[in-house]
Amino acid sequence: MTDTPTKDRLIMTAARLFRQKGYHGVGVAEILALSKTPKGSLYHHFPNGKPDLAVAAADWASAGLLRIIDDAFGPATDFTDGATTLCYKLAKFFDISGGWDGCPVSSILLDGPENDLFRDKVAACIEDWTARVVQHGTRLGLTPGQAAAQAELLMLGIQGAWVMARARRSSDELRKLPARLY
Amino acid sequence: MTDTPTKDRLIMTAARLFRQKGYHGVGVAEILALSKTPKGSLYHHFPNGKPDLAVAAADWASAGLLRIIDDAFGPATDFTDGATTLCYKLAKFFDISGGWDGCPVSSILLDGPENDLFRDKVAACIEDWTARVVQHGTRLGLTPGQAAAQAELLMLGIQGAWVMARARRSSDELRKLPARLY
DNA sequence: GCATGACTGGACCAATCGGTCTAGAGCCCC
DNA sequence: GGGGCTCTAGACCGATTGGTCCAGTCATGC
Repeated sequence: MTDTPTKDRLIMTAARLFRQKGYHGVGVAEILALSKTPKGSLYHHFPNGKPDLAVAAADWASAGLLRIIDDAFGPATDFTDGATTLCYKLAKFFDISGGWDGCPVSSILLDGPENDLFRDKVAACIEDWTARVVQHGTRLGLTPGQAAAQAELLMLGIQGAWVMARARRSSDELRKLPARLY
Repeated sequence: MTDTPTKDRLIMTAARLFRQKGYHGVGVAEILALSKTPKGSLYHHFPNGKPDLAVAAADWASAGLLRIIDDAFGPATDFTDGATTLCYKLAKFFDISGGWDGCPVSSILLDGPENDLFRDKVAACIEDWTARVVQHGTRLGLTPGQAAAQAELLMLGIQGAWVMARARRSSDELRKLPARLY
């Protein structure tokens, strides 16, 4: 991480901290200290400061989640198989990030300022994920209607299970999701 | 509200604001201004200040949710009927609180300080709700095993739908939940 | 070698944060 | 009517907040 470009280092550190404590729970100073970055660099790369950085962090995290979706559904034999793998991968992701951190996007953006930019972005990210799952669904033989319904249910279930996992501090909530849904 | 006792006024105002912007997103000054309460009163009723008030607000909100659960399942003819009514009631609750605010407990406590008291309390509240739903389930003819599974699924679904409702800024996410689950 | 850009380093700022403290208002009981 | 309590009212505090600003560093082009 020490040789990571400054901008990326800021984004990754910010994403981690925001997921742990929410947008308002993290001070700029803390991000700077943890990423060993001086203040000047932050406001060079993100002229609008904290909000800019938060959006960038959410974007980066959202892209990561899209990759996880692809990894889970890529080798899947049917939709349920892919969905199950996805839940297990997310459970592992939850564990390695400390067994507490929230869903990147909802943690960063739902807790953010009362700003339309933030609120629109949450919706956009969720739409991206859903669309990707729909895509995999149709590829795996579902009709467009079935795929849409299944994708909605899965995204909803994951968000719910993620909240439960935080509350109970156990990634098993995510692992148990497929059994509950299917 | 003007004739409400000071302590209750503080709790209700705090609950509303915390649901909107999360624990760290709300300053003590804002709660005081909106509830027209001087600082001294806050630290008289809640010697530990903001954290104390947040826990009291979460408790109060949690009790309110228990009442909503009872209202929904009380006159229900079977479990699915009760669950559907509950979702509709929550959708209305979501709308009248401005179409943005989160689930009281997860908004207040999941975003709170990295404090075991806060984290344990989220879990306790969710356990309370689940237990109450289980109780209604068995009363409506489900076996204990069925009731537990159905209650878990319903709580998970509600949390998920609530996140989706915030992201899409539409209470319909909550209303559509029963159709998705059953 | 020198000029020009991107980037770093950190001093500095006003505003806000949560919290403390004390003076006194209002009420009840003796 | 006075002693003692709960509660209100708000001035005040040090710490931290996000943000600005500029001098200095460095690599790259000429």
